[in-house]
Amino acid sequence: MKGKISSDLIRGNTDTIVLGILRTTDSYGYEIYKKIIEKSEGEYELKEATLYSSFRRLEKEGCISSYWGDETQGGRRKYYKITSAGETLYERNKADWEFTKNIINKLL
Amino acid sequence: MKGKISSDLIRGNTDTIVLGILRTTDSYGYEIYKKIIEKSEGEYELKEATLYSSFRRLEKEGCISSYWGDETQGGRRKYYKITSAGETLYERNKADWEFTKNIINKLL
DNA sequence: TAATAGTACTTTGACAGACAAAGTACTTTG
DNA sequence: CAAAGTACTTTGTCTGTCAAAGTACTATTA
Repeated sequence: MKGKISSDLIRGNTDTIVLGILRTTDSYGYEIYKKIIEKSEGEYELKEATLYSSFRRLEKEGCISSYWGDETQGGRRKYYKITSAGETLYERNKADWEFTKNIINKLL
Repeated sequence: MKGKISSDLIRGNTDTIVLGILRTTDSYGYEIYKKIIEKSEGEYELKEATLYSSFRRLEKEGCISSYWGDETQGGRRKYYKITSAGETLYERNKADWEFTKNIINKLL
């Protein structure tokens, strides 16, 4: 994490990043947390508090749903699953990002 | 302004956009406001309140300086001028943006 | 076996940037 | 003369991010 990733530059992409991971497979908080570090090749760490507030937001909006895993031993895990509304939001957010990225490039 | 530019996606770029304009020539609030709309081809409007808080921030940090124009007639104009600290900040911010952009692309 | 590190989830409170809304004051145009 | 445009500024609100703290269990290792 030598990087210079400011929260302000990545802001607004959090939900989309989370949805992007859940699009592949159901997953739980800590795993998603790790996966983001891995996918960014160690350059970006989405803080747990931020991640959980993203979960709350997305669930309230009906973009993800959750269920407890059936771990017989080991710590309990809360799994999240993307809904069809979540898929739609992902597509729209990604398109918005591409659009905005181009505008910013024009402006800098 | 049909666009889908969310404030959260552009957040963190405001100061850099302003500095980018001042890098070419000294300018004043309302002109910069117009120029941003123009440069984005009508797709993005940086609100005046946001622009002025950017000015305040940048001036406090020594990245821009200001002086009143000598308009003999017409409304008074406060001109802003980029400093060498501002040039440096611009370069760094732009590099940070390029870097972050790549990470986000990996994550979406 | 006791301590430590790791897994896993959650809440609280603070901060900063963006902006809506409102206001002041002057000028140009219809 | 009214309305629209130019130009600057303040106040208060909202939202996303995150630091810090806490709970609880498991695996490692000294």
